[in-house]
Amino acid sequence: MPKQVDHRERRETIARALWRVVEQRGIAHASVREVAQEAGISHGAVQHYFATREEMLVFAMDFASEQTSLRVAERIREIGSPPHPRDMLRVMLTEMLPLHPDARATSRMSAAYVLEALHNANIHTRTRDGLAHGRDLIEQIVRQAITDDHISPDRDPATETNLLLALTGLTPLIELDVIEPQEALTAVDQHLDQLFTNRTRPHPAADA
Amino acid sequence: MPKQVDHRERRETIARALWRVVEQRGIAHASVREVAQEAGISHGAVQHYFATREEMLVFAMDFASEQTSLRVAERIREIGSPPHPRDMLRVMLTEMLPLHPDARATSRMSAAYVLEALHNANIHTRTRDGLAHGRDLIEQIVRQAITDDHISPDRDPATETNLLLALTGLTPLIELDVIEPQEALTAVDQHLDQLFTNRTRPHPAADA
DNA sequence: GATGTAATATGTCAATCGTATTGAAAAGAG
DNA sequence: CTCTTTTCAATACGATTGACATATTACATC
Repeated sequence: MPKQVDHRERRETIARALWRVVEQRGIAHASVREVAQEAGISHGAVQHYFATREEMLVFAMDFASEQTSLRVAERIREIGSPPHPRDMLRVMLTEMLPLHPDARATSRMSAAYVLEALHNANIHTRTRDGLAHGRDLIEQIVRQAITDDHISPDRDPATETNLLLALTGLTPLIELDVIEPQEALTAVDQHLDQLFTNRTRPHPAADA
Repeated sequence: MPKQVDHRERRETIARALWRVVEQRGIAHASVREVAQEAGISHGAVQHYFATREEMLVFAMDFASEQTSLRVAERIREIGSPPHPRDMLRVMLTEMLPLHPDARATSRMSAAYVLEALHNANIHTRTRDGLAHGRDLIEQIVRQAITDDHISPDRDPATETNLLLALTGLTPLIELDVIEPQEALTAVDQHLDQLFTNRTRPHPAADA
């Protein structure tokens, strides 16, 4: 057997190079050659690990989702146990918004991928399933929070879940410098305050 | 003088062809040649009206914003006078979301443009200014609604404006068939209900 | 109806793209 | 050492791109 290389590791290295190209120059510049140059290897080497450009993009996106989940899991772990549902949702949202370098890289990757999904059946299915899965996770948290009396039972879990995911709509405002990152956080907290305000207690109060 | 053509009209025809290409095949396929083919003219003709591809894209995007504003103005006019601020905001949001063909075309054009703005200083400035202007309009409505006692004075106008704009974050959920258009409308109405519920009257009540 | 110019079509060019092909290092197995 | 297979660099090829140049068509004006 010849020199053995960790394929997964190489693919992740290339994927991160692709992230950087997408973040700095846009997905239009994410060609096999330019990603290879960013990664410091020949484009023949990239082809060795990804048969086609689409396969490279798909891996880079899956890797981005995975890394985002890991960041969320890590930050929830930091909170300590048991995490309050409000804090879990806040972590999820702040990791999906481009509020720090890692999150911005995966956020831009995600945005480019959603656009791609609109015209590519394969990518559409993958993106849809991933998004639907993330949505289910959030709805589970919302439902449990209602059961645990953190959220008013008058709220519709499905609608509130959709509104929480809608907060990613702050992304363009942040990216285009229309609002400051701090304003985005304020908006997220304001929405969570509203959601976790029980109708029987109109004024924000401690939940725990 | 030879044959005279309405330049503005020709440019709008080309812009609409570009919208269709962007909607059906993505902005990556919005080349001068393909847009020309979609418009049923030669690529030389397109270059007669747009010196560069970027000029074509810029015009198509400005035209999309303009048409969206016109749709909003038309639908507000249909409501009758004076329009309730809640209705005005609802119209704005429903025309920004991809809930019908015209809105979907301009929405996809807008999404592609935002991505482009992240790596093109010229487009960044234009997009930022347009978005900031739209945001100002909404904040004006919110502030007036607070003055007119339609929205609780406890609400922060800037934050509430950001949250309203964030509702465009429903777009990916709609486009990727994660939620139905009806669910998006329900979410918008739910958010508006919350916003227009005066704290002194915890239960939803008629405002007019 | 001759003429000049706007409108439109067609052609060319260098650059870049994705992908296929080829071959040379490299290194464990015999 | 020799063989075999992985790694990866180099190159070729056909297609497409934006931009520019050229050619043709059509019409308003004199």
